[in-house]
Amino acid sequence: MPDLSIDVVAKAAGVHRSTVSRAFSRPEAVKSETREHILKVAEGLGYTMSPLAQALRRKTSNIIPLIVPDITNPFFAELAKTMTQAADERGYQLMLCVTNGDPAKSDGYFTAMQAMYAPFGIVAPSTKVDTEALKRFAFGHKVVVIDRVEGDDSVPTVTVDSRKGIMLALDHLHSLGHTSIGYVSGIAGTHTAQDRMDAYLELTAQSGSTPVVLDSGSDLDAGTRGAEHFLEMDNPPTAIIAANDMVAFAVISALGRSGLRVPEDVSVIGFDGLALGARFNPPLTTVRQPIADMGHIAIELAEKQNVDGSVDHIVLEPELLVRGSTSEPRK
Amino acid sequence: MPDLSIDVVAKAAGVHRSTVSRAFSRPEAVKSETREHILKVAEGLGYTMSPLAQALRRKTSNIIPLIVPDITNPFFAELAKTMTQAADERGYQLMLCVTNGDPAKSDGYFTAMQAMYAPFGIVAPSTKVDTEALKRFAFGHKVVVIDRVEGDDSVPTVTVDSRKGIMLALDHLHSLGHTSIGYVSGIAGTHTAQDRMDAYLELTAQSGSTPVVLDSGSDLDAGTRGAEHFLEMDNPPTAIIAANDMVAFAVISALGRSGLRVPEDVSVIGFDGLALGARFNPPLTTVRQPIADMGHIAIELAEKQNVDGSVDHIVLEPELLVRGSTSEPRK
DNA sequence: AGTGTTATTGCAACCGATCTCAGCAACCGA
DNA sequence: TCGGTTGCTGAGATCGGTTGCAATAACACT
Repeated sequence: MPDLSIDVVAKAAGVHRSTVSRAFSRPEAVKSETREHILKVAEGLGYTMSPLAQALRRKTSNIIPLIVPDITNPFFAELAKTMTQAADERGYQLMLCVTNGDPAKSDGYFTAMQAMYAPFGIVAPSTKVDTEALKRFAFGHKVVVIDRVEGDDSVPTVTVDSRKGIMLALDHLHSLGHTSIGYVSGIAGTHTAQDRMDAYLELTAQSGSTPVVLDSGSDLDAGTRGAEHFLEMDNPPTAIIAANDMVAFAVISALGRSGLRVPEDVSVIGFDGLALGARFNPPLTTVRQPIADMGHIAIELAEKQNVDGSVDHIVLEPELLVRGSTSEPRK
Repeated sequence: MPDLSIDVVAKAAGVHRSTVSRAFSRPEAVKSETREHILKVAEGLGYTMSPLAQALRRKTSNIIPLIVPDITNPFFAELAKTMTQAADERGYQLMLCVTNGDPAKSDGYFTAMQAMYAPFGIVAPSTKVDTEALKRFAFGHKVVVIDRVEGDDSVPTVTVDSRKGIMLALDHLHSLGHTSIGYVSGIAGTHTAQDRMDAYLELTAQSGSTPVVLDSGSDLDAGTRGAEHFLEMDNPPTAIIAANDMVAFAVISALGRSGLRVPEDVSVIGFDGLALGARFNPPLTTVRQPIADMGHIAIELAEKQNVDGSVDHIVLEPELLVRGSTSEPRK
């Protein structure tokens, strides 16, 4: 197929390059008949504009990076899924960047995206975000973070209300009759993870019970260790809150290997609301984060910041999702 | 920060644009002292070349698309993960494209990637690949498919030996003492899915038993339906082979909801070897696909085709991963 | 010394768009 | 009828590189 450039379309339509350009990217600046003619000709030739050339000249592209630590983690996968959709609803191309938790790689992606003239980026961190580091990059001021950040209001964020979520979990368990409720912390070392734990500690204390933190690690084995710890206790809690669904899976799996059944022997509740949870054994009761909303909102925030410079911090409401991993305490 | 272009570096180093260009992209064409000097100056300025401008002129970029139907499916997530790594080991930028099974979107990605001058692409399909459709695109001849294709040897492929995998599963189950073994088919409508089923049918018949296909759908609910079907049987099999891990999860979950336990009441074996399986309840016995290898090989095949035009079809060996979801048949 | 390589570097066109500026025609009011 | 707008289109520079070709210098050989 012959190389299709704006010039061949221009020639075919009998107008100048610049008119073709305008016909596409600034329709109101071209007489409507001319424009329609051009569009028809272009259509006939099967022409589309080169995003590269466009980006080069305009110094802004339509590709936006989503930086996640681990796509293998279903939370990020679901986030990526909804964000892809949200992005191309608005004409963006989402570029998924997986750091594997390596900050150096993260930096690399940033510079790459800068070079690609990405208009902004979305970061789902695995650690507490260093806003200073963010700002070393040209579009540091054009990043929205899917987590809370500390001491710096200049970067937009989206989160769910951790405290509210933990409260939902606690209330659910209480209403089932549980009074001793343990906690296993999450995978990521984010503010969000911290907040959930803090909320657990605080709310438990408030209700007059003693908090039982079974594990406070932030790696993939937190669940397994939490379960081990649980098994060693003389007087273990009757229910466990896991800081996120993946950890809940691990907890249930480890418990299961030791012959304990959920929810008959222990109740376990997660936090995330992964679709996967519905197909777990047993189906996981959990606190749902509105992941789809987070994706859309992240993009909206970025766009909003781009136009009026406003920096928002959106906190979404979690929701209880009762499935099969919680029940009344044994006996 | 001042706009960094090749010209400012050139000026700073006291040489011509073209020399700077060569210093970076064709080092042997520049006297080594000159080159070192230029590199030093560039370094000092914090200069990096614009991939956009490069791609535009060279008509080839370093971004390569990986097209998957659903990133939420851990198989594709793991594939994406290893491919990201494989890609940037070789200096490529992986661009993850999620189609949600929509062929139109898939087409869109192709044209976009073409416009970005991607040197080749990788497709992990969710249906039998239509090689004709692939070829409508400029780099249709530069695509490697992670599945078998039919009647067209002109596109490189990577797969694992389905028959061998099913054999592994069957042998494992036989050696445990199972004689009646059911099958629930997979999520995707790929050749691979078909091959697994065919292998099951054939090998079961060969061993003198009657195949029991519990469900042959290719959607997410195959597992659930398979389990229902199982529960309705008068004389159900003592073990179930699931066409992939996700289905196995669903089967076990559905069985569990009806009070059946795995592996005590039924053995279930999956196919994929997802990391997630190790944290399932019970940990899933499965046939492992060497996903990491597949990623690397896919890229190698593409590169190889790019240089010498060769088209290979690699078939990898699966491997049995015995965990906790299989045991001797009850009684 | 004269001539034929070979190694380096500069020149300038080019990739495919965008965008400012200028030109031109039609239209308006006085 | 004439200066002033307004609407539309063409020219040409520009974005940040690459690359074929020409120019120059250095070196080898007869």
